[in-house]
Formats: sequence, C-alpha cells, structure tokens
Amino acid sequence: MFIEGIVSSYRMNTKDFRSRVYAYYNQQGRDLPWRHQPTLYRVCVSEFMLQQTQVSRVINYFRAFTQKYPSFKALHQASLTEILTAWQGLGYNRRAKYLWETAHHIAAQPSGKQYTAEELVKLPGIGRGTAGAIIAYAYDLPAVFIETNIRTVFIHHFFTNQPNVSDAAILPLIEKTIDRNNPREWYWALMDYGTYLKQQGAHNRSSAHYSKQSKFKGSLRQVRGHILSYLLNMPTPVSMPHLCTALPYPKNNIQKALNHLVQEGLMSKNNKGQYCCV
DNA sequence: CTCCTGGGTA
DNA sequence: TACCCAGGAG
Repeated sequence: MFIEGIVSSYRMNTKDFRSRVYAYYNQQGRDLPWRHQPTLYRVCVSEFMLQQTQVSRVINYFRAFTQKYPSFKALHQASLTEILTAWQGLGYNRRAKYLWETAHHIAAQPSGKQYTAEELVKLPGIGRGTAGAIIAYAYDLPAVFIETNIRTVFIHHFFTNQPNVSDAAILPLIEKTIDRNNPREWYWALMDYGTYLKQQGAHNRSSAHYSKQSKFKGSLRQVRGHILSYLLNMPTPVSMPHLCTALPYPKNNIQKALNHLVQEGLMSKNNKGQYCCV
C-alpha cells in the first residue's frame, strides 16, 4: 500500500516509512524517565510538563515531581501552592493548576479506571493532542494524534516543498501508518525521529498551524512569572505598593498581571488588599 | 478564528 | 534569534 500527501513530491511505501522511523529509533531512541513504567499518572505528569516545554528541561522536573508526588492521590492531597513550588522554573504555571485539578478528578474515580479520549478531553489542561498521547502511551492503544514532532516527520516525508500543510491533511497519514501492534513504541519512535529531523534542519514553518510566538522580554507573562515566583518565596501576603517597589515593571503591568493571576486562580487577594499564592 | 501563557537552551 | 511532545478563553 502506498501513501502520499495531497500533492507530495514523492510516494513512500508504508513499510519503508515505518522501517526508516524504527531504524532511527532502534539506533538513537531516547531513554526518557517517563518511558519507564508508563502508568496513567506518569504519562499525565510528563505530557502536562511537555506542553510547550523541551524534553531536556522536563527530565529533572519529572524525576523530582514524581518522587515527591508518586500518585494522583498524593498530588491532589497537596496544596496548589506546594504544586506551584515544585513547578517553579518550568513555566506556564496554569499547567500545574490544570494537572492538580485533573488529579482531583482522577483520584476520585476507581483506581485502574480506563479512560477514553472523550473523557480525557473533558479534564482541565487536556486537549485532543494530550488525550491521544495519554491513550497511546499509558494504554498502548492506537490513538491518532498529532503534535509538533509528528508534524515534522510527516511534512518532511509526505509534503515536501508544499506550503500551508494542515493537520487535517496529515492525520489520515498518521492513521494509515500507525503500528497497531505496538502503538506506544511507534509514537516514541516518531517523537525521537522528529526531534532528529529538527536537529538536521527540518522545521514546521510550512504547517498551516505554524505561528511565531510573541516576544517574552517586556511581555506581560514575564511580569506574571516574576510575580508568581516572588510570592511563592515570600512567607506572608504582599501589598501592591510592595510589589511595585520590589519588581522592575510599570505599575500598570503589575496590576494587570495580578488581575490575571487572581482570575486564573493561581493567586488570591485578601481583605487587606494583599496578594499571595492560593 | 486570534490571542494568551514561560523560561531555558541551541 | 528560534522554538519547545498545546490548551483555554474570547
């Protein structure tokens, strides 16, 4: 059986494609901590951490986090402030809150419950991509999902020199090429091969979903991150004037960031107008 | 659909 | 500079 992109410059046999991906994986596949004992819990923690964050930065956080909180139960029994502290430096702190809330849902269900993708998507912080990854990695089931490294592999092999490649065009190829006998390892192999292709200069700029992120320096999220880390390391609630003196940002930006942080539930304001982590 | 969120590393 | 095993809100 042959597979091809809509206007791909060449065709590739399914078996040849798989062989190429597995050949790389068998030689250079990564030994990542979350690939050992890929339980639902360990897969969830790693997938949340890996959203928009590179593998090299996640590894040590994953080890420390799963050691301190070895189960959904242990995680949801901790306070959000504790979780944010363990998360400090990883960034995108909303993920920590989503993970904590997801742990609360899952810990309330019978242990060993097997989730469908539809059920997972309803949990906070889990979209279609993360749901598919969880099904594939935790249950070793052939879920069809796409993320940045998979995108790289399929664009490189099946949409060469083609602009504006949509995920909708790629997904059927993922579905056709998936190794149904070994979906977990197949996706590990795709990830590792995609990372390799990126190191070789491949990229996703021809993806229809490619977008450049806005600059971090001078942004509101720089202020947010700084405020959160400042307050996590402060023993008592802190007033707005205190923050304006302590942090090198315009008052307006500090107030705006605080409002967002409170609205998202990462922080609260007491009746004296002082702020602290929830 | 667009915009927002983080910070380290290559 | 670029970009990470994206998801939620508007």
